[in-house]
Amino acid sequence: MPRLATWNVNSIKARLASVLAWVEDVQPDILLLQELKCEAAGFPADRFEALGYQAAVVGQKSYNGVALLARAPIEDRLEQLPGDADDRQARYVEATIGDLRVASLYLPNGNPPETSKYPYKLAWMARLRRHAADLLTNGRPVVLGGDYNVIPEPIDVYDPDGWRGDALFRLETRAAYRTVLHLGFTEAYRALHAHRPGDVPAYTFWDYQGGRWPRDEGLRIDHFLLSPQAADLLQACTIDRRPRAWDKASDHTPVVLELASGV
DNA sequence: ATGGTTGTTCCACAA
Repeated sequence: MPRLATWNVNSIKARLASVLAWVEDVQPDILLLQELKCEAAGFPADRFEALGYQAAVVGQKSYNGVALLARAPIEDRLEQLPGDADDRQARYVEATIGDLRVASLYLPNGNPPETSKYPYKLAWMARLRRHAADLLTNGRPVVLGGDYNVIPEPIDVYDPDGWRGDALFRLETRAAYRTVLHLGFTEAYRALHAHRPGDVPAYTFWDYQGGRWPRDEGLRIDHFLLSPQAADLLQACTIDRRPRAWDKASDHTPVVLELASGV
């Protein structure tokens, strides 16, 4: 049963010891990383090779950076999101691993929304929707995981009113996200954890500022989107909160996805 | 209204 995980590590160099320890503990078959904050040549591939993982890395100095790590061969790599050849930001890597087509994505934050950063975010989401539609025709189960920088619904944020104007929670952002779901993609965590009043919130990110982690005031912005064929394999999706409490933690914590077969 | 945190890089910017 393949186990996948996604984690925005906020600098792989600052987080290497934590990530390696977590990988040894959880043993994912496929690991999606975001915010490497290094160029591909600087990615510590040898440390993951020692644990049995191949790597596909799309890097950039200081900002962004995404990777796919897998125990099985990583084939037919796509190293940027189609739709804008001038976009040099390292936010997307996709490949075939076993029977799955898998992408690790780092969707633009978009703040402040009155700047060009927000139109860039919306344009990136439109490109993602178009490409996701293409992926549905390729015959394999598709898994699109990563840091979406989208709070899907009010229950996914500790203070919905306070976040109403934020680029992660604006109505246009959530509408653009839903257009991807409407193609037929299933968001794994939400599918398995229908929210009822009184349920404990399930966040994947807590800001470093303002004591958000100790108060459990977070956001759920790291997601796995599954094509219909992949959703048919869905067994479990969990948020591992433990690494957020570690010393020198990333502000995000990993999401783990279990599929019934495939790799 | 302010200050609050982390990482990378350069004397800010992005999150």
